[in-house]
Amino acid sequence: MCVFYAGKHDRPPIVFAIKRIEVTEKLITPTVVSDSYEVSITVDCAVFGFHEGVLKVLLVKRSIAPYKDHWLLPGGIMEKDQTLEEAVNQVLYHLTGMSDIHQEQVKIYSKVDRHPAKRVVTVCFYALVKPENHPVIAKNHISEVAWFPINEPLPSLAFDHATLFSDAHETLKQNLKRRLLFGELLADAFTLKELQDLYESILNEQLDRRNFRKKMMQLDLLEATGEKKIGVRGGPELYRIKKQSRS
Amino acid sequence: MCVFYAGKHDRPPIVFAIKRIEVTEKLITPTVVSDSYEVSITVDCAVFGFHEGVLKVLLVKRSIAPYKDHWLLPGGIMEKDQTLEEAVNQVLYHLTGMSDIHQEQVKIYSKVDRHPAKRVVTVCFYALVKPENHPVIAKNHISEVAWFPINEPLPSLAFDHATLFSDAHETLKQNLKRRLLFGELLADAFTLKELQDLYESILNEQLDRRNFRKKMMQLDLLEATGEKKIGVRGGPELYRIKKQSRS
DNA sequence: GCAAAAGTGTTCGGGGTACACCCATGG
DNA sequence: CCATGGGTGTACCCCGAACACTTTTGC
Repeated sequence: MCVFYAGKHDRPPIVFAIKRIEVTEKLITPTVVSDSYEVSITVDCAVFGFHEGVLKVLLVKRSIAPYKDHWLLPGGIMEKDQTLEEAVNQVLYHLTGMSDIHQEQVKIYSKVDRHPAKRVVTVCFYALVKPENHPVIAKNHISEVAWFPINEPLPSLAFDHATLFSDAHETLKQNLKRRLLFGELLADAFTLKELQDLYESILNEQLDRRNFRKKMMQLDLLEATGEKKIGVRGGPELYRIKKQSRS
Repeated sequence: MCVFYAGKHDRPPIVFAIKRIEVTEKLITPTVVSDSYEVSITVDCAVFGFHEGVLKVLLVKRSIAPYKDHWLLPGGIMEKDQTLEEAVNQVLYHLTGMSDIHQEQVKIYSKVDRHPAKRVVTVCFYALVKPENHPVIAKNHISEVAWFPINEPLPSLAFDHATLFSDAHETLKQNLKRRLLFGELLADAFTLKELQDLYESILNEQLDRRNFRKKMMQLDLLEATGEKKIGVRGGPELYRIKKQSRS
């Protein structure tokens, strides 16, 4: 039997009946004692970029065992005095030379045998980079860096990174449908066509041009720059994201 | 300058131009070395229960400093050879005596100064328990356990648990709207009214009875048991969740 | 028998989808 | 001048919201 506490919290809760079950020493309370178990935490990041109308993901190739010469998502270890977000920023900075990149948590992976050598818990993020930022190659343990179109088969990825990538892409799709605008993948000024191509790449489906324009306009997050994109037929208007709408 | 890789992956990626930026030793590649930084990971869990038509959350009161006599979400430390989900299961088992409780990841919190004594990274979950399961009190570092209605002000919570709770509730709401059925908070057989009360508690808004019934029926996840709930006027039909629909 | 709750159908509006023509620009 | 792409409006359909009366049962 137990008594439920139904009143306001300024009255003390009603006494709670006790049903006896063995309780181990270390559980229930998040009291942290000095000898508590510790693990390394890594961050892995699916970096999406948009180039030539195609959504791509940035992969790196390992030059050491295990999984030598396998592709995988770039990642790094969370350091002392650093949050996970700061760790991701550091990884992104060293890959792209850019800071202030939009990033989102995807999920955390804690299977005991994820890494063959040592227990590692990994937090997956995704990040969106603008195409004008040029990625650089990293020097240690990485032999290559390349962009891969996501709507074509990717190479097989090391560890469980295929799952991580798939989850990251799914999270990106869901966030896009919940009406987050993703100007972060485009230059500051862009045409509606470019934005639509981006949406189609992320969602991997075709959208109607007029309906897309209508929807974007009634979201009221874009404003015309007054300039037109030159060098392209039809003379499309360039838009930018309204300042107060930036995420 | 960089070359984008546009082809199929059975051809090797095009050579990647290098832009030189200083790269620290430990980043980019998730290679784990033996001296890499390690940290304790805790799981905290917002345990939701549904009782007398009201959605409640299970809180525990700390009996030790810091935050002595403050309420907080139950939690525990992830142990060696244990996943985060197993750690949550262990916490839930010791709180409620039940296993196989539905749980979902909410978010991970890694601010460096979250815990005043020691760096701790925490993963927040939520769990849904059936009302017929009786929670028990835990013995060490906990003086009380009680259910609190979530649509009334909660006591102030220790650490950053107010944020954790708020995020967990928001995630639960979102998951409910994405059409997950939450029979886990109800007995095996329940009336539509009870299910609607549950929805209203979670979403904290009133729903139209007829529209709710219509929506549930066309989701085609429920089946009538053929029995009626006795002791209540109107003689409502009892429903159960179809077997193949269980999450 | 009467109060309380269960059960049932229709209407309306908004948003999403499908669809065709004219206009502007580059080559 | 012509080919390519940009820009616009309308009809239909589905889903969700609003809404009232009859039937069943407990007391």
